[in-house]
Amino acid sequence: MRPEIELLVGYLAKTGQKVTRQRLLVAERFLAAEGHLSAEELYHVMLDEGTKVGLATVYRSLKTLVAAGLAQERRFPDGAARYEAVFGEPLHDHLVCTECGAIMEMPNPCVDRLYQMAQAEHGFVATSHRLVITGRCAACSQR
Amino acid sequence: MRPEIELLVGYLAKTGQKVTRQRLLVAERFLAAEGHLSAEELYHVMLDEGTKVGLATVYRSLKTLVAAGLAQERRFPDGAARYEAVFGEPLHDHLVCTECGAIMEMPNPCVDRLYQMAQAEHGFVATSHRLVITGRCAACSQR
DNA sequence: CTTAGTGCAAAGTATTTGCAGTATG
DNA sequence: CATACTGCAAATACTTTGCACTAAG
Repeated sequence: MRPEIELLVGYLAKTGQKVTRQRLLVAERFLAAEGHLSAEELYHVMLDEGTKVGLATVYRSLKTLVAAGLAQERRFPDGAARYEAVFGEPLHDHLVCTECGAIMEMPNPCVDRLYQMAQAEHGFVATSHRLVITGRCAACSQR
Repeated sequence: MRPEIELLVGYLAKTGQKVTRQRLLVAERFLAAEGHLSAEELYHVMLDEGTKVGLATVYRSLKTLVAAGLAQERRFPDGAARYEAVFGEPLHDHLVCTECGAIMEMPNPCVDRLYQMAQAEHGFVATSHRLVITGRCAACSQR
């Protein structure tokens, strides 16, 4: 079993929530994908694979994963919220191409410094962040 | 007249669009606000002030402002798109409090370095970015 | 006058919620 | 068995679109 699932089960127990088949299925499939999935996309992936779940349950389960600290909600300029696995992932940011919509990842070496600035200048206790850099990817910038 | 309005008029002329009363009104009011306004909020502000515009026109005009390079669309975790004036604004990032929803601004000293990394590592030509740091503001973190 | 822009209301998306039935602790 | 969870459909929030009318060039 994925170690993340154990964390999820622990979180559910701790908060008095139930370990249901659907929550586990959504978590499994979500963690296996490792991409930037929207709720709707994950829902369709699961349907296509023959897993019977309701769309509302996918939404609810993803929110649970966020609450458990296993996923982060991210919003790209195109509208829908996308979710990304957090566990064991190094912090990274996103490059989004305005031409073709491609999404790339890039590590961010400045995070610590920014968190310190937020604390020093605003008394703000940062817990996470999200950085999107928009522009044109290698392929599109050559056209 | 605000210099931004001149830029807008120039952009409209260049692209064969018309300089309408509504576009000017929306632009004026938007630029005067200088905040992180959603379309709906701007619409209500204008109504309250007795300016007669349609909600759809506010949406359309804001998109025009983005196209003209005077505004940027930003998405915070709470759902609605918010717009921010670009002209003359130094680049800055946002601190969003997960407790009370407060939004603060903070300059970012690392931007150049990140843009260079994107170019060097992915051949990505960055044109803008958006960084949101979430956490708890000074007031909320003390409770 | 010709064409683009406006306002309204209807149609789309993305997401949440109410409720009756179902499964977990 | 008591209660939280699910699935569905209806509701909501945000944004876009079709269309007849108005106004800019």
